Amino acid sequence: MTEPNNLPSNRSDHASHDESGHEPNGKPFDEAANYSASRYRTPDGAPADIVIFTITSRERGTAKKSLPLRQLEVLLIQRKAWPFQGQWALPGGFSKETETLMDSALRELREETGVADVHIEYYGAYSTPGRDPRGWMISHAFFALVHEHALANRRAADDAADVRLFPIEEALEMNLAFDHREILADALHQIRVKMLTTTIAKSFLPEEFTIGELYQVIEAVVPEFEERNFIRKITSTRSREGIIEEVLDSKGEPKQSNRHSQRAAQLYRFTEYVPRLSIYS
Amino acid sequence: MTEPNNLPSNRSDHASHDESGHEPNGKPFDEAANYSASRYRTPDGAPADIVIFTITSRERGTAKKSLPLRQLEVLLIQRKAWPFQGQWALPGGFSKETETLMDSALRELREETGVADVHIEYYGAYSTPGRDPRGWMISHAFFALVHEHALANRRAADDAADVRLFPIEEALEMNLAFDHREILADALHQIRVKMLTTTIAKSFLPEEFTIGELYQVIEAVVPEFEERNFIRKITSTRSREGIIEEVLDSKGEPKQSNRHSQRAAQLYRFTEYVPRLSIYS
DNA sequence: TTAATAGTGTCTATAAGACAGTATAGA
DNA sequence: TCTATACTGTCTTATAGACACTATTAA
Repeated sequence: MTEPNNLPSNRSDHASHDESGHEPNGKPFDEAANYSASRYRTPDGAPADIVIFTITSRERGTAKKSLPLRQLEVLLIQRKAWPFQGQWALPGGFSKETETLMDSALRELREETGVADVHIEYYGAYSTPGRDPRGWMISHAFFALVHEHALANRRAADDAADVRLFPIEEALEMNLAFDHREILADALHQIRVKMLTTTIAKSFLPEEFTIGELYQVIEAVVPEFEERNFIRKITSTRSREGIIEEVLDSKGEPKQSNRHSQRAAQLYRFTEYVPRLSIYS
Repeated sequence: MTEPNNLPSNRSDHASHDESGHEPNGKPFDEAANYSASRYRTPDGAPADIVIFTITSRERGTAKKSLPLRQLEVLLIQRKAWPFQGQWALPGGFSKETETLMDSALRELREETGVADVHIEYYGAYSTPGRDPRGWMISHAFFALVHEHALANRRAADDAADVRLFPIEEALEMNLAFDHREILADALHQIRVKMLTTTIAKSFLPEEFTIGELYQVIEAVVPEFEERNFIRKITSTRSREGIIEEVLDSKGEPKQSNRHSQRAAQLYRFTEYVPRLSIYS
């Protein structure tokens, strides 16, 4: 809550967005011509940074079929230019006057991964003075959830040294450019909360998935998650009824998969329903 | 997801925050001197707008003691100057280079209400091109939760016509300046979700409160809230244990209040504990 | 004595939590 | 036949949800 206020170039406290009732000299502006934003110091850009999460699967080399190891990873790029040249950073880019921040985030995501139709969400602004050596930059943070295979194509096409996936714990220990470590930590906190309170798990799963796969995805994002009777809770408690539903085949029979096990498992899909949570009920 | 890209003044797709791996001519910038943000169009300001919520209490004029009527209200200011002169708007102001967005929101809140120590939270950025006639303005939205008495002092001191509280439904039907109607609607959605999933109710309550008061505050924000056995759920279920606790007097006896009723009610206070919610457990 | 709020008793249905047991089928 | 996953049975305790009932006390 510090409030340094000693630079000559700053806009006064009162000549603001809301001049009404505060204009010190009592002289209202009557028309657009009288308004000049350029009298004041203005930002030097509006960057959008994206934390692109994915969950990678690695088959365990056991004799029998088994569940893959799943790991939460984040896409980082290695900077070629000043500032922070050579350091790893979140992908990002400057927003344009003619687009919304979401537009610019989507553009950046497409450039970085080639995908467009993914879960992407705005979650914060970073404005600490001096955070960017290039000037006054308020950065807008997004996170995106992308399927592993969507990134696999792209990684092969890129210069390998410049764009890479890192396990989340590893990324958090790196010396990232700007305040990207903080932005990344906040993104992780966001998806951990949302993984448990919304149905974003579907962004990491195929359309049709088994209960075991769903459980693994939750675990990959929230390591402390443990629910012994998971299958029963998610499939047969009234309060959660309708979050997921059984998939049936063309004959109306329950559709199953044995991709991870000898015994075939029922396939499910998410519905549109998202339950409302409350600490009071 | 439109992406207009035909203005000459725009920064190119690739000369970005993350130039690495994308610089078309392959020529890296080596030092700060080579970098010039002013080559590109930059924002004309970074305003912060604050949705200041309060809950007003009005005594019902019954013969016996009774619960007050509580209503969720929002503070609006009437603009004196272009643009949107004379229209009602959210209080707000331009952020300075030397402060964070939170600093500028707190400064604005203090100017508007005289209070500083309140719950205030960032919840979004508004960037639709053309949303502000003064130029390229990405607005940062905060909401604040303030006690009624904190605003009462201030309202008396202000020019009465310029600053006022409006019931939330009424405010949503007004022709507000800029895109403030959308910003307000989003704020309302935010506090409705947070009222049920966090302990922000405490921002509208005295330190020590009765179950009836808590219930009323929740109702004022979330009209559809109904919980017949509320007292039992909040005081004697294991999973919610520790959200609130009984207040004891100096002798260690339960402390009670009869401010709203003949029969005295037990006083409670919030603890630090906030339960973690999950759709899967 | 009554109105208005605060709280308890009690019943049924549902859910949580623990953990042992059965089911399946490819290697 | 073994192994890894996918379930189901069963028991105890906790919670949800409904609703009738008692408690308190200033007006």
